[in-house]
Amino acid sequence: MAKKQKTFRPKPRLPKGLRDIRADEIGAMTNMLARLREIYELYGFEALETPAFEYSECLGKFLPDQDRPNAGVFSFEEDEDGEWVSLRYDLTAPLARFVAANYDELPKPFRRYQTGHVWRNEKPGPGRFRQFTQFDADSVGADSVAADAELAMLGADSLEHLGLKRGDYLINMNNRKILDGVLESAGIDPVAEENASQRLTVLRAIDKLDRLGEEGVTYLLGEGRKDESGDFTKGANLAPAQIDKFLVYLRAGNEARGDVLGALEPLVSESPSGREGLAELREIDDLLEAGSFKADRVRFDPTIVRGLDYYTGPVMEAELTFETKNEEGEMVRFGSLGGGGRYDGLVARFKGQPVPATGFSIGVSRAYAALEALGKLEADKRNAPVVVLVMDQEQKGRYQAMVQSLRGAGIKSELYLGSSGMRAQLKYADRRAASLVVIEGEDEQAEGKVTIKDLDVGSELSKEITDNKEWRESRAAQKTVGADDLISTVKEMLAARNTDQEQSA
RNA sequence: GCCGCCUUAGCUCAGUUGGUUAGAGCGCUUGAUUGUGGAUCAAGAGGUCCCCCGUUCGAUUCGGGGAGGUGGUACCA
Repeated sequence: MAKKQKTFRPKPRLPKGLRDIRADEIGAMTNMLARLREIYELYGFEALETPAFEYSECLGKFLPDQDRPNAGVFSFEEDEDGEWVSLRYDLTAPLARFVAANYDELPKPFRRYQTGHVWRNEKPGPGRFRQFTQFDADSVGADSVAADAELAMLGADSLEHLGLKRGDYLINMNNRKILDGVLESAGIDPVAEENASQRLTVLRAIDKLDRLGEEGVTYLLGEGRKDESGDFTKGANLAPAQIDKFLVYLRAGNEARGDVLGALEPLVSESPSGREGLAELREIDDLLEAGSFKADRVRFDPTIVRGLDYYTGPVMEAELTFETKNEEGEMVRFGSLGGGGRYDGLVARFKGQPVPATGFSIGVSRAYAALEALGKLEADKRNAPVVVLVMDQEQKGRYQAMVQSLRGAGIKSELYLGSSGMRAQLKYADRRAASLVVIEGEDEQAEGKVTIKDLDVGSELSKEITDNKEWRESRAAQKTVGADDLISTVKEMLAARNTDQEQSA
């Protein structure tokens, strides 16, 4: 008995956390990137591109675990020389390398923007992928916090230029030095190696106020906390008096910037670094006021904690202020749309001398998801193609010539390239979301005419018709004109569609 | 990473108390309605019931392991 031959058929699947992106999203994404580019250039940043991967050692000491280059980042060893290279996990590390390599010839401060894919080898989640797009602006070589203030303004302007309304988003700022200050005044050394882990635990607890509330944070500052899944998170084991200090800090609020500064002052003023951080935020506040960026756009929020090994001064995070629901009606949290801060130590890795730098990054993929949820990404039908039907397969040349003349007139158009009948061709055009269909069958040809049908209008009309005969005979939403008028009629009908589109938009 | 839940047709999901031909709705393909995408009617295609190992005469169903997804948590440059 013959055995069934087993042919290996790979499943057409993607590695987890990766996805294909289709035309509508590419279109929307292209628009978003163009808008961001406008703002970044308006602010005077210059463009830069760097490669997708670099030597692992250049990307850095900020790998989570230096012994295993594959943790967190995608890395591979080059055959010929055994050197490790890694896909970039952000655009800042490559910038630091670029600046260090070209330091002497760059204008300082060096202000550049950059966009591209970055990759992270970690657990994907909803709206969180292993390949995604960032859009960054950074000032390298500027030690004044004016650079940080500028990035906050750029962040706010960028989000609005993408279509978010004022009030839909906030840029929340804090300062690493203030966090150090409050640690110090609670009796925790902000620098000493031996309590590094306790320090991290405390700061991470502060970061979680928005999710866990004061109660959860209190547990995390004390003995620890057990979550709903039964998992236990170790706490910082602080004394009650210390915990109280942090609770007061958390209540410093985030409404008016001046009030926040006022509330923080008594908490951190005993600490030199706290005083410094406060002074920096005060200066940033002045600059924001001077630029008319009020607290409805940029706030101070003492609970913002970011990149603890990384950021050295002001830090900021862009967040959405509203909640949305997914298809199943569940509440969705979008996390932050972007963030940044001052990283005075990054370039120093290469140079040995400190080079102050600060940056801001927008997570474009996540911003896209947010705009989509907000319904700000209605499909743009103005770009839909005209499809020329092939009514007689023997005369393809005639139809090709029509397509050619449409294209010559700058009209996006295509010849139906399949071999099916008219019905299937219209179905194809429908699914392509075509705008118009050009029909030249026997009848038209005999009279030297062409028929042009508007698919959107047709589908509107079909809703009111239940009788097939009527539907077919009404020849809904189409015009028959002299063949010479093809181009002008198509242009007219497209123009009519476009004004409809604009009115409804 | 840790804890829970899920995985059957392209999609959403039934179902098999372990038994021979595994179903529905929608979608898809083709056809009918003399050259019109909707509606209707007819026919058809499409499944290693996530994968591997085990128990069993027999596993899509039971057990173990794994993968993927999902929710929470941790981490997040």
